Amino acid sequence: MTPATTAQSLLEGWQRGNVLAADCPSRPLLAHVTSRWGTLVMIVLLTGTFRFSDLRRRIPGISERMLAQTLQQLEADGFVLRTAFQVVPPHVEYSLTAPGQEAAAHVAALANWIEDNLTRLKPPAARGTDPETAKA
Amino acid sequence: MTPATTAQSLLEGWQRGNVLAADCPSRPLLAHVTSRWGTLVMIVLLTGTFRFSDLRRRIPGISERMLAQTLQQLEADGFVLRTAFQVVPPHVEYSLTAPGQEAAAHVAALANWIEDNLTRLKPPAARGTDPETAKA
DNA sequence: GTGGATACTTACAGAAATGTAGGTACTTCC
DNA sequence: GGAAGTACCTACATTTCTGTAAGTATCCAC
Repeated sequence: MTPATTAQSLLEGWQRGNVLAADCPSRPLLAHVTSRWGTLVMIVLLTGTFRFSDLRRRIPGISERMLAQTLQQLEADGFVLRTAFQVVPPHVEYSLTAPGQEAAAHVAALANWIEDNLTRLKPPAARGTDPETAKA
Repeated sequence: MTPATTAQSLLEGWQRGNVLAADCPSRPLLAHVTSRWGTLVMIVLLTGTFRFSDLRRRIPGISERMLAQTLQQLEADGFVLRTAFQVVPPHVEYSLTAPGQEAAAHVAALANWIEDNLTRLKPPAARGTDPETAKA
């Protein structure tokens, strides 16, 4: 499937529900998966099942608040499966659902591609000179 | 390549530059491509070359300000090629660079997958009941 | 000469995302 | 008994994102 074909099927099925439409139901799902932390959570969960604090440790910089919120969104969307054991130091496990794994694979593929192609993109001189970052 | 393999190569090459690291240079690139408007711009550009106001019309809801900003980021990142003709009503064309097409293909694949799998994800009852949206 | 089109930019304001700090209830370890 | 670990939630503050409205310079059609 060429890039053009992919775009074609995306744009031709206009009535099916299109990302380009502002009120398309796929928008929030896409937003959650591509959000700052959503992406990283999906990528980590692709490698296995983890407890809350495991995830926190594996994703440097994430706060508990954001991790909890992100997991809840992804769970509500059907990407993530939350399994709580009724024991008393709480024990909860997070993993990907079947569709979650497929979605995460796409996310990881994109992230992977960017890492592998960093040098083809922003020339070395420009890298690290992010105007947004520079202002701050 | 299985999902696990993808994640593996992502997590094993820790030193190469990893998305999980907060200061990884790939982070801003990923952020631009997965941003609210970045995603849509990439998807539309996958279908051809367009002028500024063409893009504006094809992406419902985007403001001129956001389109300009998004295009500038994607251009600086090396995803988008901007061609300005020195004529006077200004004429500028936007298209994807070679790497931009590859990246856009990944983005479109993800968006496509979500649209195709909407029913497998959020159950119909839950769809349209986005807690975030509901509050507003 | 008035209105519309082109491709933007800038200032300002409001909305949304994110971080910080604290609290909960219970357990095990020293 | 005090500290640490588990999996969170809540209020508040800050940062970042996004939208609105206006302005720029030039051209063409009416």
